[in-house]
Amino acid sequence: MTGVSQATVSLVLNGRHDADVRIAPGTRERVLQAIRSTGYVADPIARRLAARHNRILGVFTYEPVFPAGLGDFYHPFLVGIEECAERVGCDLLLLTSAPVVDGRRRIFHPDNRLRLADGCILLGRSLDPAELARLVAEAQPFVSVGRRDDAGGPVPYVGADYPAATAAQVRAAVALGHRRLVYVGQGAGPESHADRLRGFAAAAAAAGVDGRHLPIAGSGAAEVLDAIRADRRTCVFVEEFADGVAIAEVAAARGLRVPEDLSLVALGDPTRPAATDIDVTGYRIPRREMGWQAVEVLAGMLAGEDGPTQRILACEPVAGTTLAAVAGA
Amino acid sequence: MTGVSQATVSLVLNGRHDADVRIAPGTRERVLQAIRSTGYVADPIARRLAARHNRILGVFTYEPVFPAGLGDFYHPFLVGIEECAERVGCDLLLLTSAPVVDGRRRIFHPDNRLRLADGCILLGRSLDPAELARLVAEAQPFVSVGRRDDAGGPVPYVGADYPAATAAQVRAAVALGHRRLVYVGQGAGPESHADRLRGFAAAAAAAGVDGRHLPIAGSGAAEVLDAIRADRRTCVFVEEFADGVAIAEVAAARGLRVPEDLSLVALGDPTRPAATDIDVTGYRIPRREMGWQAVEVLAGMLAGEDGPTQRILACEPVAGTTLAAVAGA
DNA sequence: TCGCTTGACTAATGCGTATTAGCGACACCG
DNA sequence: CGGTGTCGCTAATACGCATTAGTCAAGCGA
Repeated sequence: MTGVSQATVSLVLNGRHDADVRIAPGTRERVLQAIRSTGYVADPIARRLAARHNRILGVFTYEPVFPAGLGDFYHPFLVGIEECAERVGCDLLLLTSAPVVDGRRRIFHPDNRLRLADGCILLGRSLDPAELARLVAEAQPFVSVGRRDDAGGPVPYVGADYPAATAAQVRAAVALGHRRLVYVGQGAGPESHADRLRGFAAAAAAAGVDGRHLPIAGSGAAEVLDAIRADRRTCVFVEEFADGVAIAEVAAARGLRVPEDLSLVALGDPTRPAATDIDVTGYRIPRREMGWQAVEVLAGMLAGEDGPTQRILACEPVAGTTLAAVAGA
Repeated sequence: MTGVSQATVSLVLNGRHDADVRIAPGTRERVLQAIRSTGYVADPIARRLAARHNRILGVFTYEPVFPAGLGDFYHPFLVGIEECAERVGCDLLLLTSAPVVDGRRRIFHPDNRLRLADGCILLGRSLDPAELARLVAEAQPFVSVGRRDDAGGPVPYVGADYPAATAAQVRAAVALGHRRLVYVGQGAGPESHADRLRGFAAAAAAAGVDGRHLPIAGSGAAEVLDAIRADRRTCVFVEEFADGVAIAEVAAARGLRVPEDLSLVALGDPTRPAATDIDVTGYRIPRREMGWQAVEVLAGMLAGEDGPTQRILACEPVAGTTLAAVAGA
């Protein structure tokens, strides 16, 4: 149309004004005019092929991104991720096509599409260590939302400070006279669980009180409550919000008052839907902020900046109404 | 590694078994072995450049996809979209990088990235007709979630049957003795609003009752209630759930009982957060199903199938407790 | 022995862009 | 008037794959 070469169009299109790229103002204007009148836009695909990046960030989750049953646990993460992606001018690619093997999605499979994106955000309670190791080994740019143990190398992440947040709750309970505490939950498996238990145990030890761990694999709330009462525990720290609610309900059914007869602390937000009117004491995971910062870290990595790639964010305490001075105090 | 050409690898990789493409079983196996051991995956970008498609579906919304303030109105759509995308083996590209001009995102702008995807799902109460027209004109494959008026040609969509659902509510009210109805809301602007009003007006006319339209631009719930009462309307149909709740609250404050003194019907789910204990009568928009089917239609279009590209889904009535027989009956 | 066929591949090309070396024209300087 | 820059632009190439025409060798019939 304008009689110039494709190269010139490319230069004009990208607004190149470098010292070694000179376009006569008149020519530039003619090209821009042609672009405007035709509504031409460069093919992003070809662009990516040539430029080696495309301002797309992948989002991989082992579970569906928009969970029907999972409550809305992931939603706040995504809000943060989207906000930051918008800010840094990137689009988000939800890797929904990853095939499900053995009940979970796989990152690596014959038709792996991770590389569609410049980098990738990993979301999920537990990430497969083998896949994580491979990502690290292949030097794929990625950031995990949630702390991860090393996997053949340090894993970039933005995590929540479960140990500190849990420890703070333990100290609060101790300050209220509790001496026999119990941690109800796995305390293992996902890093977030182990972190909670670690914070619990450390704080209990530091305060010189009795902190026991009660794994609850397969047991119902009633049995758990039995064990707690038999052991004369006065304050329960539940790894999982919903378990706490279930215990509180069983307790209520037995005529036990919370927190007068039994204190309850939830170590984080519900990951399973838990309908309740109880204002449970505990802390809030800074999910939105984690999502936001994960994108920030990833964007930094992609920009070639080399700063720290691991961040730990503080959790916000929730006063609630389920922690009170111990009965006998 | 295997001493074969790039072309052969490509053929093996794509599992081509056509009549005019023959690979010796031994060779095929060697290549597959090499692919497996190196973990090689084809670059999706290059693939797209060559093959002209990439199994990516774009999702464009004028508002942020993960709304913080918007309640979770869009969430169910996305659940459906994701589920179907997973099923058809496509990834989802959230077009978050679209720049905001005049308070809303733009589809078309100098760095348009729509074409990154094979096709695109459009989400949002109202889509800019000009942009819609351009999409149609350029023959971009896309499907709108929500019915759209023609824009220089028919617009592919999966919409909700607001006219029928609204009409059914009107008939229910008439059956309960209501003769003076009122439609509170814009009744214009987005197609979904116009559809509701149309269904309302048609059903009222068909039943031979008095159905008035009360636009509420800028007026508060109190003024609206004043107008309704002054006009001796017995049943209010609100376009917007939240408005209905607000009206009910003002009514309660004045000692009016719902539904004894005033019946209330909400024409769809809340698009603005509306905290209430009231079980409002009305209907539910099949949001998840709409999202699902939109992807289904889009996938069909991309596959070259030519079936109908416009679908209307029924809304599910919600009995609720705010519609009762008219007072004087 | 010479086509002819068939099987098994490869060379070459295109996709649409970004990038860079370099070329012709012109001005300026000594 | 030759040499040296500077401007403004283009030719050529790379990016990594899919596709297709075509090549080469082996087998086979006459």
